[in-house]
Amino acid sequence: MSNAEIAHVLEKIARLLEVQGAIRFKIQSYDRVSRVVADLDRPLAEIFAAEGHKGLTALPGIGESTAAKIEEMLTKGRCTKYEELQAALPPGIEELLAVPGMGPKTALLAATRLKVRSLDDLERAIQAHKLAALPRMGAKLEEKLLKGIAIVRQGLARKSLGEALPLADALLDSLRALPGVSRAEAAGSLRRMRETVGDLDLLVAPRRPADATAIMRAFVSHPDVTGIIAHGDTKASVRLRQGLDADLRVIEPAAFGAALHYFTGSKSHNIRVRELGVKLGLKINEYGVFRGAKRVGGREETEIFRAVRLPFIPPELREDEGEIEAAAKGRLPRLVDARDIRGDLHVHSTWSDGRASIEAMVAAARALGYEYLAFCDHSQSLKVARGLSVPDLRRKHREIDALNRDLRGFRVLKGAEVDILPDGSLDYPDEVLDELDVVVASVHTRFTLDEAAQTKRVVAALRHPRVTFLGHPTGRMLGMRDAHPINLHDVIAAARDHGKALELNAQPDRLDLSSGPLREARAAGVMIAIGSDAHDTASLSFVPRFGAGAARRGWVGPGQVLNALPLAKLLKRLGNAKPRSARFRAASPGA
DNA sequence: GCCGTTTTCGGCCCGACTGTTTTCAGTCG
Repeated sequence: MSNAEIAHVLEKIARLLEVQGAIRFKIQSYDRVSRVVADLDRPLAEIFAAEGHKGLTALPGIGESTAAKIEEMLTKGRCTKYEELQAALPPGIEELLAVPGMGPKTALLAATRLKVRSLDDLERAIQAHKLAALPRMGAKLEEKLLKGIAIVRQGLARKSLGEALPLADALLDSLRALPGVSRAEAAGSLRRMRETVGDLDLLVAPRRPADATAIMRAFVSHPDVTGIIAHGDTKASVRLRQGLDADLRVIEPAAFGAALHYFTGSKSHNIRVRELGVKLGLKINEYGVFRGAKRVGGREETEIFRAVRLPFIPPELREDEGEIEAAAKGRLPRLVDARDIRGDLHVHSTWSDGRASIEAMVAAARALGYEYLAFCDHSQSLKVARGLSVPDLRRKHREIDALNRDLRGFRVLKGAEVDILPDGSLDYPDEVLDELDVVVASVHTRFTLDEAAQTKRVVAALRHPRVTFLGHPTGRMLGMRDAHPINLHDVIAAARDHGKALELNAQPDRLDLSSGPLREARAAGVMIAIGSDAHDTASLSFVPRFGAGAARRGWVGPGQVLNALPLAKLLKRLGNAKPRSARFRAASPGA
């Protein structure tokens, strides 16, 4: 079983223990271990094969009992404990627990007293008002659960960062425009730049305490709000027209930093920080840092970290994936920042399927403060994207040469996004590739090859001396298309061995690579090219807006980013690969 | 169930909102 599957079973065990009324700490323990497993960058199967039982218990939160369960899952593909729990509880209870608003108590009551076994049963019971007849249940709960059923049926779609970020920015703008608002920030997974976002968490500091009511009222009556889920004194939850929920909290300025930290999460990161606080005799919550009843910090986020004797940890790292330990040792990496980006090595133009001319793209790039832009239009066989024939490619090069003659302080680079053909060879002959400054090798066809074949194909391309980097390495489209099967460990190793970079494609519905492989690449010393893959001028901003954040989640520093190099150093690096192509050609008959 | 430069047993992170209640349980983040 994969890590994700094992994490899923452990999470299910926690939910079922909750129904059983097990002690809170046992449940927390399963929840924690489930998160640990889900976040591992190495397969448990590999750890167990290499280090056995001890390798498992060495992982945080995993003791004897959990290790035994994991071993059973790895070797037999099942978990007796989970099966026993399922057998001991009413059938269908897990389906009920998936409904928002339905917790362990309500689910158990519905399952035992009303014999509800499924979503459909639950819906019927509610419509017959049987649920409201149970103790402590009423009409409002029925209403909430009916909405919850609808949400489960339409799929709990998380929105991509690309949809959520502009929405949050617009809401923040309207909040900041209110006279009673002194500060408004987004928190939550959005601030951590997670690639998908479940809801928006917004925080506001009022100028005066009395302003809170008006701010809340303005928020719940925003034109994008289609429903109010909760509306209290300090918190409101609403459903937005765009299909996302947003929470607003009004926070007194003296606690704003504490609240920002608390609501930014992640949950496991917060737990770790609060635990550190407890050891130092402090209580940390969303209202501040407290020693006894006295608040000793909380206005700024830095005060939270200072209280637990850590340096400031950037939001993108707050996943409890080693950032606390690194911070404690003073080994937090300096992360790449949008300001470090000097250019873009993956953009398209009207020569292939782009919607802007080379000149228009260059103007937009200069406005971003870039020094260079590599035009990587599609290669000849990708007909759907109007891939360039060799003569067209050379005509394009003449346009670039002419442009470069006139440009000062900016360089247009000749590039191509060259298809990796199914056999691993490239879609232009070597003598054409030799004319290019930047070769992005990408898979656009035959996504269905099995993992071994796809990996072999990509590794073959990385071995080619003229390739600069691998484009969108997994091919995933968030919420639309899964990554194609590929062994990224092998790909990263090949990139390392052949001195090639990997792309972090900054299209917000790709963000390909994700943080796990980025960290592995970083550890291997593999350079990352953060490419916008822009097909129009506006999309150039994908790199600073989404790509930099995604790279930061992968602990990537400016020194590992190819397009953070100044032009002269970039050219030197690109040029270094050139002489090797002669040897490659000699060794490649048919090229 | 996990864990330990105070502990191998006794702790384990914290609070808001809602609904159905006359003081609080349940759910969520």
